[in-house]
Amino acid sequence: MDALQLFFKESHHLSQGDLSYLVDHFEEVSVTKGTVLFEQGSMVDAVYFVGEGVMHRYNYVEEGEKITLDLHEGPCFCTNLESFLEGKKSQDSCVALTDTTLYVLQKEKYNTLVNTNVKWSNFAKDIIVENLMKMLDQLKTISNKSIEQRYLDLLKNNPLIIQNASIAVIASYLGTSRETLHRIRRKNILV
Amino acid sequence: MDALQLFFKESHHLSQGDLSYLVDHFEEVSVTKGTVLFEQGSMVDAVYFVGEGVMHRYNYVEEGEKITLDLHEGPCFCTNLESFLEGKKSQDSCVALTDTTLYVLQKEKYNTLVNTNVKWSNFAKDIIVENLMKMLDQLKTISNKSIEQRYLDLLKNNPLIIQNASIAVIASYLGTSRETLHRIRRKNILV
DNA sequence: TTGTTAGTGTGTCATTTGACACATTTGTTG
DNA sequence: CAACAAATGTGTCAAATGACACACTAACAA
Repeated sequence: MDALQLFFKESHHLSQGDLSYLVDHFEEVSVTKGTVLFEQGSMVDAVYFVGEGVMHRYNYVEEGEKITLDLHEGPCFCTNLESFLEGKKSQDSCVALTDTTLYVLQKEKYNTLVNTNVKWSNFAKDIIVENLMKMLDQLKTISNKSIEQRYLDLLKNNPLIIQNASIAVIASYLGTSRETLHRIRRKNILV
Repeated sequence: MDALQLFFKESHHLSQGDLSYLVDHFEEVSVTKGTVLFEQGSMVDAVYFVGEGVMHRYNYVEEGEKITLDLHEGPCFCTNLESFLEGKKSQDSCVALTDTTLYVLQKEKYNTLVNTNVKWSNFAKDIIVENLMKMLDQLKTISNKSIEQRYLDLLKNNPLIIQNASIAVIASYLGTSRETLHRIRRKNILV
């Protein structure tokens, strides 16, 4: 539970008692590369905290064609909020691109947590707002930055993603073709 | 306060008493086209509910160049959450593209509202989550759909935006140039 | 080891796009 | 109304991109 405790300790101000209480609601699970966390069309009844590793969120549009929606590099939360919070079927799938340790918060445990005490309800709200801010940032990045700049940012900030996701997946994540991403890489090897 | 009451009535289950109590925290303001709601670099200390009209969120990058971040067509909420919730300086500006009626919730009123009662705290959370879902959807749309398809969607679903935003603004919103959007329009006039 | 497969590197070419220049239209103001 | 400014329509052209084809490499299984 170290990675999880560390994350909460650094990002939120919790007493040791609160921290232990919170972490007790999570279950530690080791998964291997290729493990499916959830699948398009089914319910997502847990929130996953990714310790050190990369998760791949994608969406099938037509036969065979996958579109990458997101690449999560731990430490971070990963779930489908639409499904988890609102009980809808997930519109995308999530697969581990690396062996990694997950800390899983099942929906029942989440509910008892947020319903017993206003403190935890507000805590959940904070986590959700953090998520929202991250998404805002992502939206802004997509509008403002070129694909090349975004690739260079990944290279600098997300080594695990660069190492573990294929060029095709990264290209799809950046919204371009495999070939164009390759051109960008070739050009920047010299730099 | 009709538009505001109607919105809450249709989207949330509130008693008439709760509804009145909630709406009492808002202040009705009529603004004309061109009115600035908030500006890049300053604090946003209110949440705006847009009755019937269009708001333009944009960002200056370099001299003169504006990038459109969002176009809000009422009825909807409009604010900079990063600034409003976390007290940071706004990184973008917001201007009315139409004469319209706004329902303004000042931050002090918001705070008293969410602090007095868990009910309103959870209500605020719901509104924020709704916002988050909208953003998720936007992210997904940008990844999955072509600029042409997104323009046609606007044409179908957001007549006020089409009528009141210039081609340049809409092009910027869609992430393309004025000329390319023009080509798309020319092509689709025949359809 | 060999064979198979997935991933990656590379060239070609048609298409799309952005940038620029300028004409036309619309709207506003005196 | 006239004059001006702003927004929109249009053509040209260089650059970027996606699609396709195929070679090369690495990883893995038989």
